[in-house]
Amino acid sequence: MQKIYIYDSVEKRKRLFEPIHEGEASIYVCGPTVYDEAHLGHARSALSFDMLSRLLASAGYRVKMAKNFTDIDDKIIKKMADTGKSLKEITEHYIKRYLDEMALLGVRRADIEPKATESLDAISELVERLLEKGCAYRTSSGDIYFDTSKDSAYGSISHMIGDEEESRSRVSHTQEKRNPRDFALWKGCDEKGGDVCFDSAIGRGRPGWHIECSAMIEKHFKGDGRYTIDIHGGGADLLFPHHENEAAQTRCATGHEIAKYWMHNGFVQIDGEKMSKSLGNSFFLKDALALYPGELLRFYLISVHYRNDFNFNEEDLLSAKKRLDRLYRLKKRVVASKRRDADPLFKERLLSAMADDLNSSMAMSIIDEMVADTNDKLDKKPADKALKGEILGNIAFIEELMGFGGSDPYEWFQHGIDNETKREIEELIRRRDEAKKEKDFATADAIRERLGQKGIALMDTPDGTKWERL
RNA sequence: GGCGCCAUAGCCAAGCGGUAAGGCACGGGCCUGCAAAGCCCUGAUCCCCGGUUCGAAUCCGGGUGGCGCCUCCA
Repeated sequence: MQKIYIYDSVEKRKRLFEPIHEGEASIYVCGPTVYDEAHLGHARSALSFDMLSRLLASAGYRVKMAKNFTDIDDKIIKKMADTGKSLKEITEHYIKRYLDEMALLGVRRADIEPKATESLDAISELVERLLEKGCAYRTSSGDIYFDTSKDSAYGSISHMIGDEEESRSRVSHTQEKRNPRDFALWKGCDEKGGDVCFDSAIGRGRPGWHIECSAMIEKHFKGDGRYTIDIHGGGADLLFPHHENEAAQTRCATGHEIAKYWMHNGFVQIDGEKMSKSLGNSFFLKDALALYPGELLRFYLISVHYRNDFNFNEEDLLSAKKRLDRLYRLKKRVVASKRRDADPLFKERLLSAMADDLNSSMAMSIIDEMVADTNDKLDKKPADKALKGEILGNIAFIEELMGFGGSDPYEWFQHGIDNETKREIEELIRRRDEAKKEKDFATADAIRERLGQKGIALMDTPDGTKWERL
Protein backbone atom coordinates (compact mmCIF):
# COMPACT_ATOMS: atom_id res chain seq x y z
CA MET A 1 0.00 0.00 0.00
CA GLN A 2 1.18 3.48 -0.89
CA LYS A 3 2.75 5.23 2.10
CA ILE A 4 1.03 8.50 2.84
CA TYR A 5 2.58 11.39 4.68
CA ILE A 6 0.53 14.25 5.98
CA TYR A 7 1.58 17.40 7.77
CA ASP A 8 0.20 17.36 11.28
CA SER A 9 -0.36 20.94 12.33
CA VAL A 10 -0.25 20.01 16.01
CA GLU A 11 3.14 18.33 15.86
CA LYS A 12 4.20 20.70 13.08
CA ARG A 13 5.84 18.02 11.00
CA LYS A 14 5.02 15.51 8.32
CA ARG A 15 3.97 12.19 9.74
CA LEU A 16 3.44 8.81 8.17
CA PHE A 17 -0.27 8.11 8.10
CA GLU A 18 -0.98 5.07 10.25
CA PRO A 19 -4.71 4.75 10.73
CA ILE A 20 -6.41 3.65 13.90
CA HIS A 21 -8.05 0.76 12.07
CA GLU A 22 -6.09 -1.09 9.41
CA GLY A 23 -7.14 -0.14 5.90
CA GLU A 24 -9.62 2.47 7.04
CA ALA A 25 -9.41 6.22 7.24
CA SER A 26 -11.78 8.33 9.31
CA ILE A 27 -11.91 12.05 8.60
CA TYR A 28 -13.91 14.87 10.08
CA VAL A 29 -13.84 18.28 8.44
CA CYS A 30 -15.36 21.41 9.91
CA GLY A 31 -17.89 22.59 7.38
CA PRO A 32 -19.58 25.96 7.00
CA THR A 33 -21.96 27.85 9.20
CA VAL A 34 -24.89 28.18 6.87
CA TYR A 35 -26.02 31.77 7.10
CA ASP A 36 -24.66 33.15 3.83
CA GLU A 37 -23.23 32.30 0.41
CA ALA A 38 -20.07 30.20 0.24
CA HIS A 39 -16.91 32.10 -0.60
CA LEU A 40 -13.62 31.06 -2.17
CA GLY A 41 -12.22 30.16 1.23
CA HIS A 42 -14.93 27.58 1.73
CA ALA A 43 -14.07 26.24 -1.70
CA ARG A 44 -10.40 25.92 -0.87
CA SER A 45 -11.10 24.06 2.34
CA ALA A 46 -13.56 21.72 0.67
CA LEU A 47 -11.09 21.14 -2.16
CA SER A 48 -8.21 20.40 0.20
CA PHE A 49 -10.07 17.68 2.01
CA ASP A 50 -11.61 16.37 -1.17
CA MET A 51 -8.07 15.81 -2.40
CA LEU A 52 -7.27 14.03 0.85
CA SER A 53 -10.23 11.75 0.54
CA ARG A 54 -9.49 10.98 -3.12
CA LEU A 55 -5.88 10.22 -2.25
CA LEU A 56 -6.78 7.84 0.55
CA ALA A 57 -9.36 6.11 -1.63
CA SER A 58 -6.91 5.78 -4.53
CA ALA A 59 -4.34 4.38 -2.13
CA GLY A 60 -6.79 1.67 -1.18
CA TYR A 61 -8.24 2.92 2.09
CA ARG A 62 -11.88 2.64 2.99
CA VAL A 63 -12.62 6.28 3.64
CA LYS A 64 -15.31 7.49 5.99
CA MET A 65 -15.57 11.24 5.92
CA ALA A 66 -17.89 13.53 7.82
CA LYS A 67 -18.41 17.21 7.15
CA ASN A 68 -20.82 19.10 9.33
CA PHE A 69 -23.15 21.99 8.76
CA THR A 70 -23.43 24.39 11.66
CA ASP A 71 -27.09 25.29 11.50
CA ILE A 72 -27.52 26.90 14.90
CA ASP A 73 -25.56 30.06 15.43
CA ASP A 74 -25.77 33.73 16.35
CA LYS A 75 -25.28 34.80 12.74
CA ILE A 76 -28.18 32.63 11.63
CA ILE A 77 -30.33 34.12 14.35
CA LYS A 78 -29.37 37.57 13.15
CA LYS A 79 -30.29 36.59 9.60
CA MET A 80 -33.66 35.41 10.87
CA ALA A 81 -34.26 38.79 12.45
CA ASP A 82 -33.10 40.60 9.31
CA THR A 83 -35.13 38.58 6.83
CA GLY A 84 -38.07 37.35 8.86
CA LYS A 85 -37.37 33.85 7.63
CA SER A 86 -37.29 30.75 9.77
CA LEU A 87 -34.12 29.01 10.80
CA LYS A 88 -34.88 26.08 8.56
CA GLU A 89 -35.63 28.25 5.54
CA ILE A 90 -32.30 29.95 5.88
CA THR A 91 -30.13 26.96 6.65
CA GLU A 92 -31.70 24.64 4.09
CA HIS A 93 -31.28 27.29 1.42
CA TYR A 94 -27.59 27.80 2.10
CA ILE A 95 -26.87 24.11 2.58
CA LYS A 96 -28.30 23.43 -0.86
CA ARG A 97 -26.35 26.30 -2.37
CA TYR A 98 -23.18 25.05 -0.73
CA LEU A 99 -23.63 21.50 -1.96
CA ASP A 100 -24.54 22.57 -5.48
CA GLU A 101 -21.56 24.85 -5.79
CA MET A 102 -19.12 22.36 -4.33
CA ALA A 103 -20.45 19.78 -6.78
CA LEU A 104 -19.54 22.15 -9.61
CA LEU A 105 -16.01 22.18 -8.22
CA GLY A 106 -15.94 18.41 -8.31
CA VAL A 107 -16.03 18.07 -4.52
CA ARG A 108 -17.47 14.71 -3.61
CA ARG A 109 -20.12 14.51 -0.94
CA ALA A 110 -19.03 13.47 2.51
CA ASP A 111 -20.32 10.12 3.74
CA ILE A 112 -21.90 11.80 6.71
CA GLU A 113 -23.18 15.37 6.77
CA PRO A 114 -24.35 15.97 10.30
CA LYS A 115 -26.20 19.08 11.35
CA ALA A 116 -26.25 20.60 14.80
CA THR A 117 -30.04 20.56 14.85
CA GLU A 118 -30.00 16.82 14.25
CA SER A 119 -27.32 16.13 16.86
CA LEU A 120 -28.93 17.68 19.91
CA ASP A 121 -29.18 14.42 21.84
CA ALA A 122 -25.50 13.72 21.38
CA ILE A 123 -24.68 17.30 22.30
CA SER A 124 -26.70 17.42 25.49
CA GLU A 125 -25.45 14.01 26.48
CA LEU A 126 -21.87 15.20 26.09
CA VAL A 127 -22.51 18.38 28.06
CA GLU A 128 -24.10 16.34 30.78
CA ARG A 129 -21.03 14.17 31.02
CA LEU A 130 -18.84 17.24 31.25
CA LEU A 131 -20.99 18.57 34.09
CA GLU A 132 -20.80 15.27 35.89
CA LYS A 133 -17.05 15.16 35.58
CA GLY A 134 -16.73 18.67 36.89
CA CYS A 135 -15.31 20.04 33.68
CA ALA A 136 -18.23 22.39 33.16
CA TYR A 137 -20.29 24.75 35.26
CA ARG A 138 -23.61 26.50 35.07
CA THR A 139 -24.08 30.21 35.41
CA SER A 140 -27.01 32.04 36.92
CA SER A 141 -28.34 32.86 33.45
CA GLY A 142 -28.58 29.21 32.52
CA ASP A 143 -25.49 29.07 30.34
CA ILE A 144 -23.07 26.20 30.70
CA TYR A 145 -19.38 26.89 30.31
CA PHE A 146 -16.42 24.61 29.84
CA ASP A 147 -13.85 25.03 32.61
CA THR A 148 -10.52 25.19 30.82
CA SER A 149 -8.63 25.02 34.10
CA LYS A 150 -9.83 21.44 34.47
CA ASP A 151 -7.95 20.36 31.35
CA SER A 152 -4.24 20.13 32.04
CA ALA A 153 -3.57 19.55 28.36
CA TYR A 154 -5.40 22.70 27.30
CA GLY A 155 -3.20 24.47 24.76
CA SER A 156 -1.54 21.34 23.44
CA ILE A 157 -3.32 21.57 20.10
CA SER A 158 -2.68 25.18 19.13
CA HIS A 159 0.25 25.87 21.47
CA MET A 160 -1.52 29.09 22.27
CA ILE A 161 -0.89 29.00 25.98
CA GLY A 162 0.49 31.88 27.95
CA ASP A 163 -0.38 33.78 31.09
CA GLU A 164 0.56 37.23 29.91
CA GLU A 165 -1.81 37.26 26.99
CA GLU A 166 -4.82 37.50 29.21
CA SER A 167 -4.20 41.14 29.92
CA ARG A 168 -4.02 41.87 26.21
CA SER A 169 -6.65 39.44 25.18
CA ARG A 170 -9.55 40.87 23.33
CA VAL A 171 -11.75 38.15 24.74
CA SER A 172 -14.54 39.81 26.60
CA HIS A 173 -14.32 39.16 30.29
CA THR A 174 -17.79 38.00 30.99
CA GLN A 175 -18.31 38.20 34.69
CA GLU A 176 -19.82 34.78 34.79
CA LYS A 177 -16.78 33.11 33.29
CA ARG A 178 -14.34 31.73 35.79
CA ASN A 179 -11.50 32.03 33.32
CA PRO A 180 -11.27 34.17 30.18
CA ARG A 181 -10.53 31.09 28.10
CA ASP A 182 -13.68 29.30 29.21
CA PHE A 183 -16.27 28.99 26.48
CA ALA A 184 -19.97 28.29 26.20
CA LEU A 185 -21.09 24.70 25.78
CA TRP A 186 -24.75 25.58 26.04
CA LYS A 187 -26.55 28.88 25.92
CA GLY A 188 -29.58 29.01 28.12
CA CYS A 189 -32.79 30.27 26.70
CA ASP A 190 -34.03 33.72 27.37
CA GLU A 191 -36.91 35.59 25.80
CA LYS A 192 -34.75 36.84 22.96
CA GLY A 193 -33.94 33.29 21.95
CA GLY A 194 -37.18 33.05 20.07
CA ASP A 195 -37.67 29.84 18.18
CA VAL A 196 -34.09 28.65 18.42
CA CYS A 197 -34.56 27.09 21.81
CA PHE A 198 -34.47 23.37 22.19
CA ASP A 199 -35.56 21.23 25.08
CA SER A 200 -32.96 18.85 26.33
CA ALA A 201 -31.83 16.94 29.38
CA ILE A 202 -29.65 19.87 30.38
CA GLY A 203 -32.41 22.42 30.07
CA ARG A 204 -33.88 24.65 27.44
CA GLY A 205 -31.45 26.44 25.16
CA ARG A 206 -29.09 25.95 22.26
CA PRO A 207 -25.59 24.56 21.86
CA GLY A 208 -22.42 26.63 21.70
CA TRP A 209 -20.31 26.35 18.62
CA HIS A 210 -17.49 24.03 19.61
CA ILE A 211 -19.53 21.32 21.24
CA GLU A 212 -21.27 20.10 18.10
CA CYS A 213 -18.10 18.81 16.50
CA SER A 214 -17.03 16.86 19.55
CA ALA A 215 -20.51 15.40 19.90
CA MET A 216 -20.85 14.49 16.23
CA ILE A 217 -17.45 12.84 16.15
CA GLU A 218 -18.22 10.71 19.20
CA LYS A 219 -21.58 9.86 17.73
CA HIS A 220 -20.45 8.77 14.29
CA PHE A 221 -17.00 7.26 14.83
CA LYS A 222 -15.53 4.47 16.90
CA GLY A 223 -11.90 4.92 17.81
CA ASP A 224 -9.48 2.67 19.63
CA GLY A 225 -9.56 4.14 23.11
CA ARG A 226 -6.74 6.55 22.37
CA TYR A 227 -8.21 8.49 19.46
CA THR A 228 -11.70 8.76 18.03
CA ILE A 229 -10.83 9.63 14.44
CA ASP A 230 -7.74 9.59 12.28
CA ILE A 231 -7.77 13.04 10.75
CA HIS A 232 -9.47 16.23 11.79
CA GLY A 233 -9.40 19.07 9.30
CA GLY A 234 -10.47 22.62 8.70
CA GLY A 235 -9.29 26.09 7.83
CA ALA A 236 -6.20 27.49 9.51
CA ASP A 237 -8.31 29.93 11.47
CA LEU A 238 -10.02 27.08 13.27
CA LEU A 239 -6.89 25.83 14.99
CA PHE A 240 -7.52 28.23 17.80
CA PRO A 241 -9.79 28.39 19.59
CA HIS A 242 -12.19 26.03 17.83
CA HIS A 243 -10.09 22.90 17.59
CA GLU A 244 -8.36 23.51 20.90
CA ASN A 245 -11.77 23.60 22.51
CA GLU A 246 -13.05 20.54 20.70
CA ALA A 247 -10.03 18.59 21.85
CA ALA A 248 -10.46 19.78 25.44
CA GLN A 249 -14.12 18.78 25.55
CA THR A 250 -13.47 15.32 24.22
CA ARG A 251 -10.46 14.82 26.46
CA CYS A 252 -12.39 15.75 29.58
CA ALA A 253 -15.47 13.78 28.69
CA THR A 254 -13.87 10.62 27.37
CA GLY A 255 -10.26 10.58 28.51
CA HIS A 256 -8.90 10.27 25.01
CA GLU A 257 -7.81 12.52 22.17
CA ILE A 258 -10.36 13.41 19.54
CA ALA A 259 -8.03 12.98 16.55
CA LYS A 260 -4.71 11.41 15.73
CA TYR A 261 -3.76 13.89 12.99
CA TRP A 262 -4.76 17.51 12.43
CA MET A 263 -4.72 19.23 9.06
CA HIS A 264 -5.35 22.90 8.33
CA ASN A 265 -5.62 24.57 4.95
CA GLY A 266 -4.29 28.06 4.24
CA PHE A 267 -6.23 31.18 3.39
CA VAL A 268 -7.44 32.72 0.17
CA GLN A 269 -6.73 36.35 -0.57
CA ILE A 270 -8.07 38.43 -3.44
CA ASP A 271 -5.58 40.57 -5.34
CA GLY A 272 -3.32 40.55 -2.33
CA GLU A 273 -5.99 41.69 0.07
CA LYS A 274 -7.98 39.83 2.60
CA MET A 275 -11.36 38.80 1.24
CA SER A 276 -14.12 40.86 2.62
CA LYS A 277 -17.54 41.99 1.66
CA SER A 278 -16.65 45.63 2.22
CA LEU A 279 -13.87 45.45 -0.37
CA GLY A 280 -16.33 43.96 -2.83
CA ASN A 281 -13.59 41.80 -4.29
CA SER A 282 -15.19 38.76 -5.91
CA PHE A 283 -15.88 37.32 -2.57
CA PHE A 284 -18.46 34.70 -3.31
CA LEU A 285 -18.01 31.45 -5.08
CA LYS A 286 -21.18 32.10 -7.05
CA ASP A 287 -19.58 35.15 -8.65
CA ALA A 288 -16.58 33.15 -9.77
CA LEU A 289 -18.82 30.34 -11.01
CA ALA A 290 -20.81 32.79 -13.10
CA LEU A 291 -17.66 33.58 -15.07
CA TYR A 292 -15.64 30.37 -15.13
CA PRO A 293 -16.28 26.63 -15.20
CA GLY A 294 -16.13 25.03 -11.77
CA GLU A 295 -13.54 22.61 -13.03
CA LEU A 296 -11.23 25.48 -13.92
CA LEU A 297 -11.69 27.04 -10.49
CA ARG A 298 -10.83 23.70 -8.95
CA PHE A 299 -7.73 23.35 -11.11
CA TYR A 300 -6.63 26.86 -10.27
CA LEU A 301 -7.30 26.59 -6.56
CA ILE A 302 -5.39 23.34 -6.16
CA SER A 303 -2.41 24.53 -8.19
CA VAL A 304 -1.01 25.96 -4.96
CA HIS A 305 -0.16 23.67 -2.07
CA TYR A 306 -3.08 23.56 0.35
CA ARG A 307 -1.12 24.85 3.34
CA ASN A 308 0.17 27.99 1.63
CA ASP A 309 -1.68 31.23 1.27
CA PHE A 310 -3.52 31.51 -2.00
CA ASN A 311 -3.74 34.84 -3.79
CA PHE A 312 -6.70 34.71 -6.14
CA ASN A 313 -6.54 36.91 -9.22
CA GLU A 314 -7.85 36.76 -12.73
CA GLU A 315 -4.48 36.86 -14.47
CA ASP A 316 -3.28 33.72 -12.72
CA LEU A 317 -6.60 32.05 -13.29
CA LEU A 318 -6.32 32.68 -17.02
CA SER A 319 -2.86 31.21 -17.12
CA ALA A 320 -4.20 28.20 -15.25
CA LYS A 321 -6.90 27.94 -17.93
CA LYS A 322 -4.25 27.70 -20.64
CA ARG A 323 -2.52 25.01 -18.68
CA LEU A 324 -5.66 22.95 -18.29
CA ASP A 325 -6.52 23.53 -21.97
CA ARG A 326 -3.39 21.58 -22.88
CA LEU A 327 -4.71 18.53 -21.10
CA TYR A 328 -8.00 18.83 -22.94
CA ARG A 329 -6.31 19.25 -26.33
CA LEU A 330 -4.48 16.02 -25.65
CA LYS A 331 -7.77 14.43 -24.69
CA LYS A 332 -9.29 15.59 -27.98
CA ARG A 333 -6.60 13.65 -29.80
CA VAL A 334 -7.43 10.37 -28.08
CA VAL A 335 -11.02 10.57 -26.95
CA ALA A 336 -12.36 8.38 -29.75
CA SER A 337 -10.11 5.48 -28.76
CA LYS A 338 -10.82 2.59 -26.45
CA ARG A 339 -9.55 3.23 -22.98
CA ARG A 340 -6.75 1.06 -21.62
CA ASP A 341 -4.89 0.87 -18.33
CA ALA A 342 -2.96 3.96 -17.36
CA ASP A 343 0.80 4.00 -17.65
CA PRO A 344 1.93 2.39 -14.37
CA LEU A 345 4.90 4.69 -13.98
CA PHE A 346 2.75 7.78 -14.48
CA LYS A 347 0.23 6.49 -11.97
CA GLU A 348 2.91 5.75 -9.46
CA ARG A 349 4.49 9.18 -9.82
CA LEU A 350 1.19 11.01 -9.55
CA LEU A 351 0.09 9.06 -6.51
CA SER A 352 3.45 9.53 -4.80
CA ALA A 353 3.28 13.28 -5.30
CA MET A 354 -0.15 13.45 -3.72
CA ALA A 355 0.88 11.03 -0.99
CA ASP A 356 3.51 13.54 0.05
CA ASP A 357 1.20 15.80 2.02
CA LEU A 358 -1.04 16.46 -0.99
CA ASN A 359 1.63 18.02 -3.17
CA SER A 360 -0.78 18.98 -5.91
CA SER A 361 1.72 21.40 -7.48
CA MET A 362 4.11 18.53 -7.96
CA ALA A 363 1.30 16.35 -9.25
CA MET A 364 0.36 18.96 -11.84
CA SER A 365 3.93 19.24 -13.06
CA ILE A 366 3.94 15.47 -13.55
CA ILE A 367 0.74 15.79 -15.54
CA ASP A 368 2.29 18.54 -17.68
CA GLU A 369 5.22 16.29 -18.44
CA MET A 370 2.92 13.44 -19.36
CA VAL A 371 1.00 15.75 -21.71
CA ALA A 372 4.14 16.96 -23.49
CA ASP A 373 5.60 13.49 -23.67
CA THR A 374 2.53 11.79 -25.07
CA ASN A 375 1.78 14.65 -27.47
CA ASP A 376 5.27 14.10 -28.85
CA LYS A 377 4.70 10.37 -29.21
CA LEU A 378 1.39 11.04 -30.88
CA ASP A 379 3.05 13.43 -33.31
CA LYS A 380 5.41 10.64 -34.27
CA LYS A 381 2.88 7.80 -34.34
CA PRO A 382 -0.56 9.36 -34.89
CA ALA A 383 -2.27 6.00 -35.31
CA ASP A 384 -0.94 4.24 -32.22
CA LYS A 385 -4.14 2.83 -30.73
CA ALA A 386 -2.47 1.32 -27.68
CA LEU A 387 -0.88 4.65 -26.87
CA LYS A 388 -4.14 6.51 -27.29
CA GLY A 389 -5.91 4.06 -25.03
CA GLU A 390 -3.20 4.43 -22.42
CA ILE A 391 -3.45 8.21 -22.54
CA LEU A 392 -7.17 7.95 -21.92
CA GLY A 393 -6.35 5.71 -18.98
CA ASN A 394 -3.91 8.31 -17.67
CA ILE A 395 -6.53 11.02 -17.91
CA ALA A 396 -9.08 8.83 -16.17
CA PHE A 397 -6.65 8.38 -13.31
CA ILE A 398 -6.10 12.14 -13.15
CA GLU A 399 -9.83 12.61 -12.87
CA GLU A 400 -10.06 10.01 -10.11
CA LEU A 401 -7.20 11.37 -8.02
CA MET A 402 -7.22 15.07 -8.84
CA GLY A 403 -10.82 15.66 -9.84
CA PHE A 404 -10.24 17.37 -13.19
CA GLY A 405 -9.92 16.24 -16.79
CA GLY A 406 -13.18 14.31 -16.77
CA SER A 407 -15.20 16.54 -19.08
CA ASP A 408 -15.87 16.01 -22.75
CA PRO A 409 -12.95 17.74 -24.48
CA TYR A 410 -15.09 19.33 -27.17
CA GLU A 411 -17.54 20.70 -24.69
CA TRP A 412 -14.66 21.98 -22.61
CA PHE A 413 -13.65 24.33 -25.41
CA GLN A 414 -17.20 25.33 -26.16
CA HIS A 415 -18.16 26.35 -22.65
CA GLY A 416 -20.84 29.00 -22.67
CA ILE A 417 -21.66 28.85 -26.37
CA ASP A 418 -25.25 28.10 -27.36
CA ASN A 419 -26.29 25.72 -30.10
CA GLU A 420 -27.39 28.48 -32.43
CA THR A 421 -23.93 30.03 -32.36
CA LYS A 422 -22.32 26.62 -32.76
CA ARG A 423 -24.26 26.07 -35.98
CA GLU A 424 -23.17 29.46 -37.29
CA ILE A 425 -19.56 28.69 -36.50
CA GLU A 426 -19.76 25.33 -38.23
CA GLU A 427 -21.38 26.88 -41.29
CA LEU A 428 -18.56 29.41 -41.55
CA ILE A 429 -16.04 26.61 -41.22
CA ARG A 430 -17.72 24.78 -44.11
CA ARG A 431 -17.51 27.86 -46.29
CA ARG A 432 -13.88 28.32 -45.36
CA ASP A 433 -13.11 24.70 -46.27
CA GLU A 434 -14.61 25.25 -49.70
CA ALA A 435 -12.58 28.39 -50.20
CA LYS A 436 -9.47 26.50 -49.16
CA LYS A 437 -10.19 23.76 -51.68
CA GLU A 438 -10.29 26.36 -54.41
CA LYS A 439 -7.09 27.92 -53.09
CA ASP A 440 -9.01 31.06 -52.33
CA PHE A 441 -6.95 31.81 -49.23
CA ALA A 442 -8.08 35.41 -49.04
CA THR A 443 -11.66 34.32 -48.37
CA ALA A 444 -10.54 31.54 -46.05
CA ASP A 445 -8.41 33.90 -44.00
CA ALA A 446 -11.18 36.48 -43.89
CA ILE A 447 -13.51 33.91 -42.36
CA ARG A 448 -10.89 32.87 -39.85
CA GLU A 449 -10.31 36.52 -38.99
CA ARG A 450 -14.03 37.09 -38.56
CA LEU A 451 -14.34 34.18 -36.16
CA GLY A 452 -11.20 35.23 -34.36
CA GLN A 453 -12.78 38.56 -33.55
CA LYS A 454 -15.59 36.67 -31.89
CA GLY A 455 -13.07 34.79 -29.76
CA ILE A 456 -13.21 31.61 -31.81
CA ALA A 457 -9.90 30.07 -32.81
CA LEU A 458 -9.65 27.63 -35.71
CA MET A 459 -7.14 24.87 -36.06
CA ASP A 460 -6.71 22.73 -39.16
CA THR A 461 -5.97 19.13 -38.32
CA PRO A 462 -5.78 15.89 -40.31
CA ASP A 463 -9.29 15.19 -39.03
CA GLY A 464 -10.68 18.45 -40.35
CA THR A 465 -10.95 21.94 -38.94
CA LYS A 466 -11.57 22.18 -35.21
CA TRP A 467 -12.58 25.25 -33.28
CA GLU A 468 -12.17 26.46 -29.74
CA ARG A 469 -13.46 29.33 -27.75
CA LEU A 470 -10.49 31.26 -26.47
C1' G B 1 1.63 42.07 24.04
C1' G B 2 1.42 36.38 23.05
C1' C B 3 1.64 32.40 19.26
C1' G B 4 2.69 31.31 14.17
C1' C B 5 3.41 31.39 8.76
C1' C B 6 5.74 33.25 4.36
C1' A B 7 9.88 35.69 1.01
C1' U B 8 12.54 30.99 -5.25
C1' A B 9 13.31 33.62 -12.81
C1' G B 10 8.74 39.15 -15.85
C1' C B 11 4.30 36.49 -13.38
C1' C B 12 2.28 31.87 -10.82
C1' A B 13 4.60 27.88 -8.26
C1' A B 14 7.35 22.96 -6.42
C1' G B 15 11.63 22.05 -3.51
C1' C B 16 11.82 19.00 3.41
C1' G B 17 21.03 18.98 3.59
C1' G B 18 23.72 16.76 -2.08
C1' U B 19 24.25 20.84 -6.10
C1' A B 20 17.12 24.89 -8.72
C1' A B 21 10.15 20.59 -11.11
C1' G B 22 6.22 22.51 -13.89
C1' G B 23 2.97 26.33 -16.04
C1' C B 24 2.04 31.36 -18.15
C1' A B 25 4.51 35.31 -20.81
C1' C B 26 9.04 36.40 -24.16
C1' G B 27 12.52 34.89 -28.18
C1' G B 28 14.34 31.09 -31.87
C1' G B 29 13.32 26.54 -34.65
C1' C B 30 10.28 22.26 -36.81
C1' C B 31 5.38 21.67 -38.80
C1' U B 32 1.53 24.72 -41.83
C1' G B 33 -0.86 27.76 -48.13
C1' C B 34 -0.52 31.22 -43.90
C1' A B 35 -1.97 30.39 -39.02
C1' A B 36 -3.54 27.92 -34.64
C1' A B 37 -2.42 23.61 -32.03
C1' G B 38 1.63 20.31 -31.01
C1' C B 39 6.93 19.36 -30.41
C1' C B 40 12.17 21.08 -29.55
C1' C B 41 15.63 24.92 -27.78
C1' U B 42 16.40 29.36 -24.67
C1' G B 43 16.18 32.10 -18.70
C1' A B 44 17.12 32.20 -11.81
C1' U B 45 22.03 30.29 -7.18
C1' C B 46 16.87 30.99 -4.32
C1' C B 47 15.16 38.98 0.32
C1' C B 48 19.85 40.68 3.25
C1' C B 49 23.93 39.56 6.95
C1' G B 50 26.37 36.04 9.90
C1' G B 51 26.94 30.76 11.52
C1' U B 52 26.83 25.07 11.34
C1' U B 53 28.46 21.45 7.49
C1' C B 54 32.81 18.20 2.97
C1' G B 55 28.27 20.36 1.02
C1' A B 56 22.37 24.87 2.46
C1' A B 57 17.19 27.61 -1.35
C1' U B 58 16.77 23.80 2.30
C1' C B 59 19.47 23.75 9.46
C1' C B 60 20.66 27.85 13.41
C1' G B 61 21.00 33.25 14.87
C1' G B 62 20.06 38.37 13.51
C1' G B 63 17.83 41.82 10.14
C1' U B 64 14.18 43.67 6.31
C1' G B 65 9.45 43.04 4.03
C1' G B 66 4.48 40.63 3.67
C1' C B 67 0.52 37.80 6.16
C1' G B 68 -2.38 35.11 9.84
C1' C B 69 -4.45 33.61 14.75
C1' C B 70 -5.39 35.40 19.86
C1' U B 71 -13.47 38.04 18.90
C1' C B 72 -17.42 35.06 14.50
C1' C B 73 -14.57 33.16 10.51
C1' A B 74 -12.51 28.12 5.59
